[in-house]
Amino acid sequence: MLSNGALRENHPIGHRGYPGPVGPKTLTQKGLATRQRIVEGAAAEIRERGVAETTLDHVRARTGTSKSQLFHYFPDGKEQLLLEVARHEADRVLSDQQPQLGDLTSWPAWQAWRDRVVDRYLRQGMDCPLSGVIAQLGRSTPGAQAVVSELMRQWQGEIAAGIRHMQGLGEIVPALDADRSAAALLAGIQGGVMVMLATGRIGHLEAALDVGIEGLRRR
Amino acid sequence: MLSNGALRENHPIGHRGYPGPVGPKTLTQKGLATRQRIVEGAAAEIRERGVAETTLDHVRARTGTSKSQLFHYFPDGKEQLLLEVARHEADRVLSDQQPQLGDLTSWPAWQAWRDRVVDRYLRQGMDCPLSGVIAQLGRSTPGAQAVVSELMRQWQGEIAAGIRHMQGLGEIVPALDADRSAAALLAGIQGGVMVMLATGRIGHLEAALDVGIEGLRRR
DNA sequence: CCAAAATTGGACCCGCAAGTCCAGAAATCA
DNA sequence: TGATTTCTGGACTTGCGGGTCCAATTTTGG
Repeated sequence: MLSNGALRENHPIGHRGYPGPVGPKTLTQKGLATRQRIVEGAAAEIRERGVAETTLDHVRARTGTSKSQLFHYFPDGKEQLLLEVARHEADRVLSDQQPQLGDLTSWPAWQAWRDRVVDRYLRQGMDCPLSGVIAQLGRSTPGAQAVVSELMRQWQGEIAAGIRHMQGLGEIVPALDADRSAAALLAGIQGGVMVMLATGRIGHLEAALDVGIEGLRRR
Repeated sequence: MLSNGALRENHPIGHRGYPGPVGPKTLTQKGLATRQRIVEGAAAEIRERGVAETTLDHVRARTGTSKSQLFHYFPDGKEQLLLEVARHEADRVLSDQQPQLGDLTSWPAWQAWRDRVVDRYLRQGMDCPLSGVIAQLGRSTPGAQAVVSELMRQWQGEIAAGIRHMQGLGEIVPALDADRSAAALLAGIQGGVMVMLATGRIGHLEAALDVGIEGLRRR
């Protein structure tokens, strides 16, 4: 996903076309690696101890860097770093569901995806780095909002594509509104995860997925 | 809900049987009022400017109190106050849905409840004091977890009761698992709210409610 | 190999917000 | 009323964490 062969290209650093102020104009090989290390280290640190408890000093210690490097690569400071971490984690959310999410072409495939999602969040346990980070820098921040909106858009799009495919196979009635059903299912997943984070129980996530998929199946 | 007639009873202050360290053993009339004022002021302040940006000094200013009073009523400091605010907000979540939530006895009633929920969160806008507070003091905190668990339990219970009532009327097939369906619907609502908080769009909440209720209705 | 630019280290600053303290005012109760 | 407890005000301390600075060092490109 990363590893863009040619180095020292004069490209702004924010990947995937996100705009925004992002520091030095060019980066050497070493600089790029350091920057990457900082983002991943920060993400890991946040996953372990939570956003609120993670300080720049923790990140510095874990990544073996210094304050000046942090601000060299992220001139806007903590906020910018957190935003970068949010993007990093948002990428993970979707890629962790592949290839199942991109292949909703039969009922067993849907089940496999459902299991994958449940497993992912079971494994992740009681911490959601993304939601934590987003909450921290405020939902109203345009950057944070953009990251979440884009994630939701893609996620919902993949589910809707799966629904349409099943409609093509005649397994789901054509009258059903794929986008609306996908939105509802996605909401169920989000809520299931949220309840799990807050209470430690995964039952709601399973219920949301199972009931949601059953709802599609019925015709 | 409050206003417990007899004053100066030797009861611990935490209402509704929540345990935990809660400060002075007894409170006079005035003290009780001040304490109440602090919690409500803190809740309001948090609703307006967010948890992360709310300091004890803001609370102090808004409630016309002093630092010493804050620590007099909440010896464990900010954490204790936040927990109290969380309880306060959790109460509001359910009471704001009444009487509709407690009267899911016909399809129009379900629709009225659905509208009430959508309206409540539209009105509330892009801030969720409860989720903010919970995120702040960490989901793992036993106190926070207890508050959310209890809220979810009650909420789901009311929905499930509504489903059972409709089953009694023959409007929903008896085979349907009321608790599981209620869990799924609740998850959808939670996720819909979450998406709204993050993206500003209410479509997911509406979709979750509508699709969820339609799923009950079909038989 | 040299100049320029990128990278690194870490000491330092500063403001803020949580929490402490104690003395004085007000309420309670005998 | 007077003794006792609760309540209130606000000045003070303290630690922490984000952010700045600059000089040293490495890397890059010619």
